[in-house]
Amino acid sequence: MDNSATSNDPTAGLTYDPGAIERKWQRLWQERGTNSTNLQGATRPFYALMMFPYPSAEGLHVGNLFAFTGNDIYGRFQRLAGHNVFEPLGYDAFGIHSENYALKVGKHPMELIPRNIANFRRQLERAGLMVDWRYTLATTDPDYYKWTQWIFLQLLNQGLAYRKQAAVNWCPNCKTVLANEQVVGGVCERCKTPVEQRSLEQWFFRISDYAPRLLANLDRIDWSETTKTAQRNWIGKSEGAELAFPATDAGSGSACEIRVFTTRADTIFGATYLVVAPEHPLVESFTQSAERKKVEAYRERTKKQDIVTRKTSTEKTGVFTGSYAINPATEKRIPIWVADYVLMEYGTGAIMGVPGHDARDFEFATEFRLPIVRVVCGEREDAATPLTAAHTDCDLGTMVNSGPLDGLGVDAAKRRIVEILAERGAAKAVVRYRLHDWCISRQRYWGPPIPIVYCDSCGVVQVPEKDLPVVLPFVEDFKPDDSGVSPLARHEEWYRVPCPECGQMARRETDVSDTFLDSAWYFLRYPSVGRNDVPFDKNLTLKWLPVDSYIGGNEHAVLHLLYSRFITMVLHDAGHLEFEEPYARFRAHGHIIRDGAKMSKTQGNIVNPDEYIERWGADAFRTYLMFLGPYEQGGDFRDQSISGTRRFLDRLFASVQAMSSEGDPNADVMRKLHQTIRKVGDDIARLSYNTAVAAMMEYMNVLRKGERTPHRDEVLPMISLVSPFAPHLAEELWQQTGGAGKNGSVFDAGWPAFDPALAAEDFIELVVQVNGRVRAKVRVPRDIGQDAAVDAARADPTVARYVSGAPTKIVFVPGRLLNIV
RNA sequence: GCGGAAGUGGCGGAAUUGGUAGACGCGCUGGACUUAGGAUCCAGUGGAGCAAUCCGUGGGGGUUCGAGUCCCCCCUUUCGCACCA
Repeated sequence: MDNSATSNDPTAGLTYDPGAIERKWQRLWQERGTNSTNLQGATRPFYALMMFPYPSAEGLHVGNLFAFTGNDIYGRFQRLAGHNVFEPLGYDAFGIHSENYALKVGKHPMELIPRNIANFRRQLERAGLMVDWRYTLATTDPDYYKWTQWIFLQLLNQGLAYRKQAAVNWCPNCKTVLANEQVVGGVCERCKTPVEQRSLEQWFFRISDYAPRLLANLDRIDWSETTKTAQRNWIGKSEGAELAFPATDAGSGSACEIRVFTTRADTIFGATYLVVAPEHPLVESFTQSAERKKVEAYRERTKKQDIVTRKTSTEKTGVFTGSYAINPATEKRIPIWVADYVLMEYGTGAIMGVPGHDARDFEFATEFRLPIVRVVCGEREDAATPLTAAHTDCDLGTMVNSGPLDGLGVDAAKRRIVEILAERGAAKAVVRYRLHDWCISRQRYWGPPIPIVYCDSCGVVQVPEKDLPVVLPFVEDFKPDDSGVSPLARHEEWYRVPCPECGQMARRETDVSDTFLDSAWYFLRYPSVGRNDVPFDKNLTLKWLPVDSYIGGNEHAVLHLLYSRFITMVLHDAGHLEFEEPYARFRAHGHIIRDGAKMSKTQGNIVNPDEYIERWGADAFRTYLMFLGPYEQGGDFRDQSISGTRRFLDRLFASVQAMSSEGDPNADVMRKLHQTIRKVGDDIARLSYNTAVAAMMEYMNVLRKGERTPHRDEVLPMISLVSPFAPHLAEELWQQTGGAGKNGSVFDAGWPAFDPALAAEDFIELVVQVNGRVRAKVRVPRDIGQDAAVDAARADPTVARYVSGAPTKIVFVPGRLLNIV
């Protein structure tokens, strides 16, 4: 027990006891159902969603609380503005985090997860969130993942799920396949082990089919620009052309062609060689027998080379196949090389080498002494200007050494060459996307089993909807091994089942699905939690979705947000949803650092919300989190600074205790009050919480100025203004002051009315500049005209000193500023 | 390398459209109350100067009556992506 509270605690002697008030209101909210939303009866529904947390064993992180508080403030504000706000919260409890942690501590995830969830729930309730806990969910609940499996079947039925033997990323430490997204810089995102390649049979979703729509829709949704940019880059549209280079098969001698993809078709006259990826299926056909050994050795080497070296090394390696192709533009013979700087996964797995105008090709050509030709000139260059590096800038480029293209600009040349070659069937304009299909198979235990059965007679058979969920069995040995299959594959008693179609003994799919599939549809589930006959109720979905406001971390800017958009589109196309974009508005919150450094366990600077709430109260802590920096940028958490927000709440508390209803409110104070009502509302609406708090503090300073007793009318609206930030204290003060009867909540009382007439200033401080420098401020009527303003300014002694004779120019900004030149 | 964001007092940060730079808070200084205060309250607080005034938003140019804000060049930090043709 910490007994320093009486002697050392700087909060000792402050005027209100947050512990008692917060416990009281958390109890009353529960008893009165204050935070319960009437989903059926709502007339002005507003869905305020935050990304659900992964319930870690360490408990709630202050970063979670920062994020959730921001959403809560927005939700509470919308409620005060008259909406029926639904603010649900659940848990993203499946996945590799939980499983790895369970392995580490030697406990079973089925035992750990409920415990972690209970701890999260306790912490979240202490934070005073307006969450309707009747509609919580956990992705690990069979009632939930039943429908995750159902979604898999929807994709399968629409031909959007398929199996493919594919080279996948394999983490030798986690002993599992990783999605491309989980490979960061060639190493496993989680354990930093270099990733290897393995070939396994996997389930994929055809998200790449949706690339054009996923991209196009971004233009019409209200999301943070940064997030949209990240998605655009990830989808990676590039418009270019596919060009065919005639060649000869080295073995049979028959004619064939190599197709390359390029975004710079204009530079084809500068293509002095071709390169194909080592994995390219045509490599063998082009390799002359004299070169066969060398080429094979090179292919073997790159296959073995781990992905890190291959992706990070900029050194150019490669071998000549001994064969030549014909450049369709120059009709010259150019050599065909094999090199690992060309990737099989992108484009056609083959490129034309244009060393004059591509940095990588320049390096390669320099290394292997291949000819370098200039075909584009900048402003002060001509066809003969030597190239010391690749000239890649094409903005002001003019074509040279390019036959029919000479003199054209780069863009015109791109179109023209495709037209010319297309006549011979050697070119077509194409659009490529970087986005590749989504591999959802995981050779792991802690996830929803993929609802598929493999039957010797019937093949791949889906588990009928009536048999869902395929329940994840409790198994003791859930540790993955390097067999390339899930731990479930060790449990014959589970995977041996009769085929749903023919009844013969068959085998279940033993892989589970990706956690991102769990989180790709959870927002659809919340309003329908408790319904076991449908994934989501038609009418409730119509009423509540799409999500009105979604808030979350930008680390999910690409994957989660893209996957949930995709799943929503698929369900829309299948007729299950009316809309195709899940989140009408999305804003990314920032992240919190501490004392200028990243919070981490090893540094021991992690903020445990429990301790801070204990010491300062949830209200002061919430307010501080929102005050420490711009919500969308995050900020720096400093222990010392919390006292400021606590003092602010104490002063409000004290003012309410001291206020009087005698006499009239002060007009200046009331003017400031109405300005504050407007500013706080505007600021909350644009998530500028730090300035909203600052505005309230400023008002409190005005209110308390001088030795006067504040008037009731000056104080009461502050209770509502502060309520989204400090909900417990607001309720307490609301009750104390008799707001809306005995059982009313401040959150049902509406946002204080803003009166523009009361907020308007009659007089303003006009800034007077002379030659652009501020020389004086004069107090003048708000709507003063230019001539009167000049007179007033010249009456000022300082201004008079600087202005001699007639001004050459007067700049007058009404209501703000006067500049005499 | 490419793409995004950002550089403002001792510190966290304000300045919504080119119009008083430093709101608000922390810290610090002085004072009041006090047996005491790391509580509370009051006052002050960008730098230089007795002052008038001058200098100040990473650095250097520019546009403008006026630039933290717009344009050009450079430096630094940070976060994504990374041989994507």
